[in-house]
Amino acid sequence: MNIKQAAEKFELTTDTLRYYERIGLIPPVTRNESGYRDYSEIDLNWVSFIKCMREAGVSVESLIEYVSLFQEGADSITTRKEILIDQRNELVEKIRVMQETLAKLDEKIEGYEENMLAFQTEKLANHDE
Amino acid sequence: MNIKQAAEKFELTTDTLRYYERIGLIPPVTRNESGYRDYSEIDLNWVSFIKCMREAGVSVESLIEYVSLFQEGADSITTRKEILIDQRNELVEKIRVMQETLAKLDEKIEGYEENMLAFQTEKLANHDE
DNA sequence: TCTTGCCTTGAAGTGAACTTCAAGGTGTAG
DNA sequence: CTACACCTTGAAGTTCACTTCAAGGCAAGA
Repeated sequence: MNIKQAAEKFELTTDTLRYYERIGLIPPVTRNESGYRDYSEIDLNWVSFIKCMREAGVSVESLIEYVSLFQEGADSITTRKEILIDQRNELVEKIRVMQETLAKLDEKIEGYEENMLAFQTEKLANHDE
Repeated sequence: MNIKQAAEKFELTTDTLRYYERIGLIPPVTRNESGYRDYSEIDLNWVSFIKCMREAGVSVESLIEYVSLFQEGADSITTRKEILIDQRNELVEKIRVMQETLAKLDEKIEGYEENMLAFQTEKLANHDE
């Protein structure tokens, strides 16, 4: 699969795919005789994994570390697992914060509904807790 | 409350507070005789709200729009409510994506545990789905 | 009065994560 | 054989959200 198809598959641009590879966010991609990228199943799985982690807000930096450890071989298994666990914990925390914000936002929207029904004025709206 | 105390209260820097005000992310803050900022209860509630929304990843841009509509007065109530609802929906979607990623991450960590028990090699790890 | 530690502004600088540009190579259809 | 749509690289540019800098004003203690 060429870079254009890979980009379409993951809704990324070809530039982003090349960028990811250049900075080591994904391991070097398989090439054909002309030096063109030809994404293998494994290459595509890397893209899939990285895209997923990026969408969840995992930093490029820690993903680069993970990928580079992966390329170092089996000795790095423990370290790699630790990185994943750290990222997992950060993710859990982020989800918690967002759920709290969601609750506050819902309250604020509630407040607007009440205000609109009661024809109340601006100042009373709901910005004082 | 001066800017330093306000910054401490919300674990922001004084520079960030000034920046937020300058770009219209919070309405103009109350000043004392010397022109120094003196955060009122209402000013602090704005900071609290904005900090919360920013932590949840709501863009500076849409918050500026919200704040500027607020300053326009009661006519903008409907529009402001719509902005909050849009942001709420985006937040729900972000939480969904993150929960999916969390599940994948947990699977991958599982995979590492199995691998480590079985003394399996790198290649078999778990990067192929 | 001088030092110290606040505060002010406008402007320039930073870091992260892409994105775009320039210059050129490859491959197939007409 | 040439047009066209791909592909390549390295380098420079962009956007977002701050952060730092420069130059100076205000206030209280030694």
